Amino acid sequence: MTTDVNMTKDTLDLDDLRAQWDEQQVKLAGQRVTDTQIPQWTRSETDPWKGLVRVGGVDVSFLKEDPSIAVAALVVLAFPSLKILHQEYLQIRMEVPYMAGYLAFREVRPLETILDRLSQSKPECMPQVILVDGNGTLHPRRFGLACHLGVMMDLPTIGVAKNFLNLDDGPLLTLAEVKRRAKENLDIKGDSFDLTGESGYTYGVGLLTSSGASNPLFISPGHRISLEDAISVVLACSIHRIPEPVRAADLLSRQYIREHLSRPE
DNA sequence: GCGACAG
DNA sequence: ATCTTGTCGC
Repeated sequence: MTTDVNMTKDTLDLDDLRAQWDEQQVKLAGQRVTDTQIPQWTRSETDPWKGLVRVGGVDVSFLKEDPSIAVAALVVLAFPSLKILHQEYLQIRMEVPYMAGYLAFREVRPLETILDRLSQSKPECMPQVILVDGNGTLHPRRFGLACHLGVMMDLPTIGVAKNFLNLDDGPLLTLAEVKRRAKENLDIKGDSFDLTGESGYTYGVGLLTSSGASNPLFISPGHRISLEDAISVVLACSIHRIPEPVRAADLLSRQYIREHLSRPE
């Protein structure tokens, strides 16, 4: 009886929320810096990585028993050794539901919190660039989680997604077409193909981060980095398919859940 | 109406 | 996102 009314109300609320979020993404997208501006990183002929010594990775994992409980993690690695320098995590309660295209509104807050915490406790450990589990410009409004986090914190970020986010920009960027091109163009580590839409805009690339991996990763710039440099950094951080910074953050958040939130239920 | 859909 | 050790193959 009343379910129809409630369903309608909830649906309207979500549409309303979506409209507000669209607006925010478009507005914030205007603040995104397109070219590479990474403090200390001064490339030279002899050493392309001169000055790049710390890269970070962030990820959020969830409790299966209660998907509203999550753990955000940040790991800072030394570059290029990829040894762990610092780990930070935070248990949180998710307020809003997940909707493709609006991931940032679920995950940016906790990520900002742990980054702020690091800047307070160990500012010398702040990463120069952060790999984010999610998209950068590879997004319907060209402003995914990596862009959002980067702009809010004014830190260089790179979007690293394991799956392709469906866009609405012509037949070149359909899931089927992307899969086809991945199969045809990717053979060894470093191989990539552009994700350019009908509009002519290049949202990112499909990139093979490990020879022998069957699926690519979808890389796109977040903030203060070019697509080309984003690709270089990701490759330099990749041992397995998932680049070490993101992989370490994923492992950390899962470990915390396993050891502190799982069993007793 | 149905399908698609980062994490 | 979450499930989940061993195992098949190079």
